[in-house]
Amino acid sequence: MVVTIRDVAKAAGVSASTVSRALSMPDVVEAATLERVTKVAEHLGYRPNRAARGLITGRTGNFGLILPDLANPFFPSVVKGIQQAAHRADYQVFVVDTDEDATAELGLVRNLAKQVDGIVLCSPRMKPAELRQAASLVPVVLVNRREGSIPAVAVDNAGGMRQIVRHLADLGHRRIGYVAGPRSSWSNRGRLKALQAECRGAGLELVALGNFDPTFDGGTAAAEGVLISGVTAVIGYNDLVALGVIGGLRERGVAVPAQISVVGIDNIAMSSMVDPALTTLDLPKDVAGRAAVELLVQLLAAEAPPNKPIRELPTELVVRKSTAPRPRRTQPREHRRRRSDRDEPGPELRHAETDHRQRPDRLG
Amino acid sequence: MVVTIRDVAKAAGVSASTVSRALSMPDVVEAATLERVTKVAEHLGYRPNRAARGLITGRTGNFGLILPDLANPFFPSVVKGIQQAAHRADYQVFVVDTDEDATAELGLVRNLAKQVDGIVLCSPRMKPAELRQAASLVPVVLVNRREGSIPAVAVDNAGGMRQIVRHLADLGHRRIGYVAGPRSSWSNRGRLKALQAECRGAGLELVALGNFDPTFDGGTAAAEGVLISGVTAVIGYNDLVALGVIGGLRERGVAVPAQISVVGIDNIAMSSMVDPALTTLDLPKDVAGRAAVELLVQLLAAEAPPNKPIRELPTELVVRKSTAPRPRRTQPREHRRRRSDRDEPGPELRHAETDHRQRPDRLG
DNA sequence: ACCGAGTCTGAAACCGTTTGCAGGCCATGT
DNA sequence: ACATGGCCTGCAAACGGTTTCAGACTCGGT
Repeated sequence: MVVTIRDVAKAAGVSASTVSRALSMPDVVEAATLERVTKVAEHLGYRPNRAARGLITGRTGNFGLILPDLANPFFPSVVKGIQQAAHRADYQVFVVDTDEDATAELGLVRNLAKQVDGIVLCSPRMKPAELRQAASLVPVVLVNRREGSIPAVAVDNAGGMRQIVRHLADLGHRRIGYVAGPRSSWSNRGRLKALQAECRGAGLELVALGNFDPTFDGGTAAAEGVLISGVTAVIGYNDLVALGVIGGLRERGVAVPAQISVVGIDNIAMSSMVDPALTTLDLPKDVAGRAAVELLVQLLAAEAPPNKPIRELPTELVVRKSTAPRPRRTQPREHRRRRSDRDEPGPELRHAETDHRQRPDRLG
Repeated sequence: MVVTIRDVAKAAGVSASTVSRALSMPDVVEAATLERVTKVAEHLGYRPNRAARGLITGRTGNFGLILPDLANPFFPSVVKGIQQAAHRADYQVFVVDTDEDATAELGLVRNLAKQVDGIVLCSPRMKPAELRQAASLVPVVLVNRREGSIPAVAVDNAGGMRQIVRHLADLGHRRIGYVAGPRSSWSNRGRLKALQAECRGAGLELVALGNFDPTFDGGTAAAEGVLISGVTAVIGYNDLVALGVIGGLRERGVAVPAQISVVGIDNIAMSSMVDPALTTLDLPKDVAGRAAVELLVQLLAAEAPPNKPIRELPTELVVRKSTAPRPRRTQPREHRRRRSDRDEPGPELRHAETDHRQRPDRLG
């Protein structure tokens, strides 16, 4: 039925060991034998059984990829990057979508651990202790997250937030909002912190709104709060919520960017397709994916772990149509900035009480 | 290091075979032994090595999933459906994104064949002969495609197209366009054919435009042709091109749906987020994914293949804001229907020459 | 002619699991 | 008391590769 190494051996008149060597250590067999064996193997269409090989070598040739939600348009790009690099290194990749269920993720890691040589873990919500436990089970590379010395590829949040704040400051905005994502999300915390720092540095006032689901509907739900807060520009936790904010503002008759500027983070494909096209921070999604598996293969190849198992990727602001100079004319009455705000001391942070929780809404 | 069946056996004071039987054929071992073994196995955290098991049973416990482009928002939903059903049946799934390279797909099937028990194949472009060859290598279920007696789950194109043209006919449209997708796409051919039939039946005139890439940019590129063709409603090959058409029309100052109605196919998440929200044909994407793996496990369980290995899924038109009654007022001069057209006999088909080919544009 | 080193190859053990077969044990029927 | 048969269980052989080890052979140096 299926052709095994022994079939090839028989057909080539050699032993199975020789076939094995010919295929995986070509320089150790005689040239003539090598030629004959490879030819026969080719002709018979022989493909080594990876499971059998894995049994003895202890390597499966598989990677695992765990991510919270494939329907979030951020992820397909990183999956593609991962696949690309994995196939180049002759690995197959198991992908498992956890449906945002962070509590199940450790179990999934455990399940996968035996079947893979390493795992790329995108888990914004898993607890640090679980992360460490996962990493002790099997080689792990974190994406968009850092935890101790676990290898990771993350994005330069500070740099990205700086670009956004500079852009908005250049447009004359003095008081800006941040529609926060899930409280438990590592990226959300990082972005908020970086924004606070940058705004302080640039003399801008930051209003944090939320937390909201990292979805379009989350953004829609945030629109009211954005209006109330009296900001002239708002940053979404990601593109989806930024787009949701735009949608919510539109429903309320507020023009973007004429009255309020909106900027996103991620640069998902959709952002360039909508009207107005979204100004957003481009994260190198596919590069992150590639970098993650490259780290993983390095880890597996080296006996000692690389000295710097953390890669930080640069971001780039792409300016489109959803940001504009701060409106000079007075805004509609009910949205006008209140005088009392103006009198509060210096650049500072306020936190709106809105904590609009809603059940995660699958996007599709 | 890692706990094997022998470790469990030793700890439980039985042989490896007994452990194996206790775990996979519980009714054949004595109750007391069963209890002891399972307890020990649990305590030691034993997990059978699936590769080793697969070596002897011939089953890997893995499925493969081959699809053309994860960045196409149609696919993540079917992937999620597939995963759900696969995990329920205790399968892991390898997913491989072919980057729209139909020529490489057969090779990928060959690669995967040994490592999986079956493959879910989403390949709109693969040639029928290759499809058959793939199916001869390994159990295969086709998604959104049919070929001979290869098991498949597809969508009821005819029914779907009927719903769309009924909707448009009800709105008073008499002459509608279809922005065709890739010529080599099976779905595209099916949709075109179904549309032709339905239009003939309903006394509508159909203008086929294209072919275009199945992307937003493809749709944008089609907008000019849509205008020239003088239709009052247009159907996109999928949501992405429909949205692109809307974008292209907007650039040209044409209002949707006031001047031209647009309908998509797929009902991707984005369609409900844009303005105007897209009227579109909902395809049960996750259901299709689930159905595909259910078919696959049936196929593997049964010694004889099921008598009806083809499932056809119903669609549902979701009416949003991109369709409206045919405008009563005369359209701008250059877009007005020409008199000569009107005199041609009966409902009929015309094919615009536009064949705007462009390199596939990754969406992310 | 002999020895040693070096090169290539084959036999066999091994990876972790399942499974056919046979044997031990007990209860039952004669 | 002995044969019969049904439960359980263990031994050992697979599954398809890789790798250790030792042997065969070649070749150059003495």
